[in-house]
Amino acid sequence: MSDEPREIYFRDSFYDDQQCGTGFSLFDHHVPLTMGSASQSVQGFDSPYTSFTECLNGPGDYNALGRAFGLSPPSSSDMYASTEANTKVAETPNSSVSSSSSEAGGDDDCGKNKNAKGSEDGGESSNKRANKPKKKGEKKQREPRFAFMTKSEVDHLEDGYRWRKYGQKAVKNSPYPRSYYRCTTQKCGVKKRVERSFQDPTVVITTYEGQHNHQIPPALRGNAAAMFSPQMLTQAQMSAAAAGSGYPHQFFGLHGGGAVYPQAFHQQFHHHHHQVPDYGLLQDAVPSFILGQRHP
DNA sequence: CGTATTTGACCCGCGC
DNA sequence: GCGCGGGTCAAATACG
Repeated sequence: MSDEPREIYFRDSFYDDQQCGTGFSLFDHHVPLTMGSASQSVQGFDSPYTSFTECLNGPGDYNALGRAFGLSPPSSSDMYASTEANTKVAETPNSSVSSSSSEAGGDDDCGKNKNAKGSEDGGESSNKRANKPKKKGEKKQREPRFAFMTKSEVDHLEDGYRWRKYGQKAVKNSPYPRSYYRCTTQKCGVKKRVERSFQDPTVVITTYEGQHNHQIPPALRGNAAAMFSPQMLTQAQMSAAAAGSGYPHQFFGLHGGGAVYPQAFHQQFHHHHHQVPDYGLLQDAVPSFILGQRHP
């Protein structure tokens, strides 16, 4: 099971002023190791992500994140952070998770409302979701997103939460499909996308959208791989978390430009290669994302 | 039998 | 205006 370490690349995100995600161009510098080329990152990934900071601290805190993440000098690191701290969208503010995440993720992505229920009646054979209760002018804002890459053989990483797959789509320029998951907890609209890098099949890219407004299901707590709290997300803690959880993962955060991956992480990481359930520290705050183990 | 996954259709925004 | 790419729904199916 844990013979082969997984590497996790961490990626920050930003808001895309566009809507459905198309504004790449931001990351050319990310992913150093396997992903390699800029062009690839541009196409392979999905869209810009909102700043993780947003997730953590609310709007306007990009710097904080940057501070938390990127201030370390690039070492050979495995973790890179890329922060484009720039775009903070103008109109969006949205609820930024921190405060009103009451419905985190309740909305859809590209402004597509889920009117879909139309088909229920069954009367219409032609129009399934024809009617669109869409509000004019109101653009749906997407939840803050946070993505990271993990070197793993399994696509869906165990993160302590329960997810239900609701879709799968082929990714352009990639032979691997992208899977869409939604948190099964009622009221929690957190979504997550999982796809494999077409450049390096061993790398899985997971993108979380929104924040959980509930705790990790007790039943799964024990299994949760590593839990990171947004509020605690600092390189140190991440390291601790990763190491502490005993999961052979490596994070690669992409942030403004610096690698922020302490060597310590490396060492600890390799050390606890096996099982060291000691993540209690982070357990409380559970968060919005976690990484999991390879296979139960 | 209840729940989760699969899968094709549909919707939406954007670029051309 | 049309086509493309991405995201979501829901009926059908698989699985426990």
